[in-house]
Parts: sequence; C-alpha cells; structure tokens
Amino acid sequence: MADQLSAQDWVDQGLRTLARDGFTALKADPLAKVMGVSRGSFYWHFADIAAYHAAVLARWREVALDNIIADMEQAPPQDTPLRRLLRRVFAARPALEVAVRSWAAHDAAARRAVQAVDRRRLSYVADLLIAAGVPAAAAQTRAQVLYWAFLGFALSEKAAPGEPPAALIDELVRMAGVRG
Amino acid sequence: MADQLSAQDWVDQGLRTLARDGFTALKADPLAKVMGVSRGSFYWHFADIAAYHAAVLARWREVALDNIIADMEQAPPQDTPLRRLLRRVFAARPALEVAVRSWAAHDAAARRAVQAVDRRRLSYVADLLIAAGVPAAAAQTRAQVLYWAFLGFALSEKAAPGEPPAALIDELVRMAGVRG
DNA sequence: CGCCATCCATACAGTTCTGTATGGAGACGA
DNA sequence: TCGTCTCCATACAGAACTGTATGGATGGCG
Repeated sequence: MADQLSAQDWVDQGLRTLARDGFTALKADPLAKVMGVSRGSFYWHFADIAAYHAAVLARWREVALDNIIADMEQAPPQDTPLRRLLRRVFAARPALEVAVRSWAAHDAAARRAVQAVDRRRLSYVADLLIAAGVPAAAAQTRAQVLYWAFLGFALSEKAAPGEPPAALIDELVRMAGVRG
Repeated sequence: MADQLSAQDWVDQGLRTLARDGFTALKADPLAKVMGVSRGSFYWHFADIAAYHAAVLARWREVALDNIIADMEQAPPQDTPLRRLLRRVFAARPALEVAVRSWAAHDAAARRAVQAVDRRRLSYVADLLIAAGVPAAAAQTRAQVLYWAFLGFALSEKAAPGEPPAALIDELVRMAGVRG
C-alpha cells in the first residue's frame, strides 16, 4: 500500500529533521508524530535509535558526495572548474551540512561520516588544483585551506542566500594560485 | 565556607563539561552529580536551565575574547604579528570552541554569542592585515577567508596537538598577501 | 543568644523519551 | 478461504530530566 512507510521514508524524514532542528530532534517519538504514525512503525523498521542514526548518516554520506559531483557535471559556463566549484559551494548555506557537523562534534558515528566525506572532497579539490598546474605539495596544502574556508563559511551565520560576491571568489582563486 | 558553591563555580564547571561532552550535557541533574551536590544548589543559583545556559555563554564570550588578546600580548619572537597569530591558533584543537559552535547550530542564544565573538575576532585580523600594508577592501575579504579557514580547521578532527606544519603557515601568509 | 540570610537536601509531581510485548488490519499467495 | 507476512497501534515499564516546595544546616551579626 502507498500509505505504508518504508525504512527509506524514515531516513528521508530524518535528513529533513536534521537540517531543520538538528540532531537532538532525531528521536522516535517526535518523528513518529510528524510522520503521522506511532512508534510501532519506527521500531519495526529499526532495532533502536542507534541503528536509525546510522542509517541517516549512511544516507547523508551518499548525498553529500553525490552533490559535489553532480554540481560539477552540470557545469555551465566557460569558467575554470575551480572557479565554478567555488561559486557553487559559497552560494547557499547548507543547513544539513551544519547539522551533521554539529552532531559530529560529540558523536563518534557522525564524526566518522564527516571524516569520510571530508577526505573525499579534499582529494577532489586537490586534484582540481593539480590539474590547473599547481605543484602537488602546494596543491595539497592549498586545497586543505580552501576546504577549511568553505567549512568556516558554511558554519558561519553570515551566509546570504544569493550569489557570493565576486571579490570573494577572486580572492579565493588568487589564494589557490591558479590563473583564471 | 569554602565547601559552598557559587554561581561562578557552576559556570566554570559548565565550560569544562561543554568542552568535554558538548552542550547536551549541560543539564542540572548530571552537573549536580559531578559537583557533588544536589539540584537544590543549582536551582538556588539559577532560575532555570535557560538562565544557566545564558550565564555559561556570557562567560564563554569573555574567555573567547580574552585569549586572542592575551596570546598576542605575550608575543615572543621576531615573527610578524600575523604569522605569530596563525601559528598560535592553528596549533591546538579548541574543544570548547567546537562545542559552542555545535551548540550555536540550533540554539539562538549560543548563535548570538558566537556571532559576537566572530565579529570581534574578524576585525582584529582585518586590522592586522591593514597594518601589514594590505589595502582595506582586500584586507576585509582576506581576513574573512583566513578566519573561515581557522574555523574549518578547528572543527575538523584532523588537528594534531603539536605545532602546525611550517608549510601551512607559509601558505596562509602567502594567501594573506603580506611579506614575511 | 537569637535572628536572619545563604546554601543545600529531600521529596514530589510532571514531562519526554526509550524499548518491548502483544495484537490487529490489510494484502497476497497457495 | 486460509494462513502468512508486512506494517502499525496500543499499552506498559522504566529511565532521565525539569521545576517547585519545604525544611535543615551553617555562619554572620545584632
């Protein structure tokens, strides 16, 4: 039946709740109210809260790594790949990203998920710099700083919805030490 | 008597607990156990949990801004001020900083405290760059990126205890666009 | 000494959440 | 049609935390 829930439905709602209200809201009772069912459904699909949290984190790892690729593949203009990536990630404030990182501050499972995503993204940026002609050693350090800057930006509350200022992107590209 | 507690004692323990176990551990009952008293003491010093949280955050604002100044005043060597600051803040992993920022992700009061500290620190770095000869407009943007990078570093779990690698500091100074 | 203020213990009621046990309703195949 | 499997409701016990009410202990001070 269509009005029956799957484990995936619970996980999807978990990501929405995570982005909206943070990891402290990932509890069976409130979630069941939002889903319009009782906790009987929750405990049928998941052994306990920890199993549910693990499922939510596993799903986040997927979407967090999907986005970085999808965003680049749909690449529109004649910008360099680095500039395109920077313009993209410094545009919107990723509520989900903030929520998971807040979670990771004091939860081992969330920390592992974040670290795995960080490693993947970092090597992606480093490869981008190397492809742009930056020596490998410098590329590694600069990619690390650029990624840290993204994280700091994401977690700051200053991030406005629209386009990032051109001066910021220009400065980041200059710091990266690539032409264009 | 010396074995009596003050509100300050509760706040100090709050900062320690915050750094160790995160904001979810800032609860009257567990804290009282650690302090070796009952919740009767807690509710005598504070009207409720919200008032206690506000007191902890107010104290954090003080120490978070004290450190940046104290660290620079005790300046040892012949390095430039910027390099000295970078070496300092990229050295240790600030557990308290991480905890408060994790808290701020979904709590309005914590967010206000973080924003106030960010504004103060950011202007400090910008002034440093301007004093080093960077034009005001560029200094503002570069200070923002450097501070974001620090935040990203602090929240990453990669931070090792010892000295930061010289290559990292060199890259940061280069990105800042100052000589030295 | 007696009084009062400070600080804390204890007990109580109430809320929220967890996890389990049990059973019921609906779809679906043999 | 009769199980059977899937999904969910309900009820229960228990843990953890909040806030209040009340009284006890201690020390300072008149």
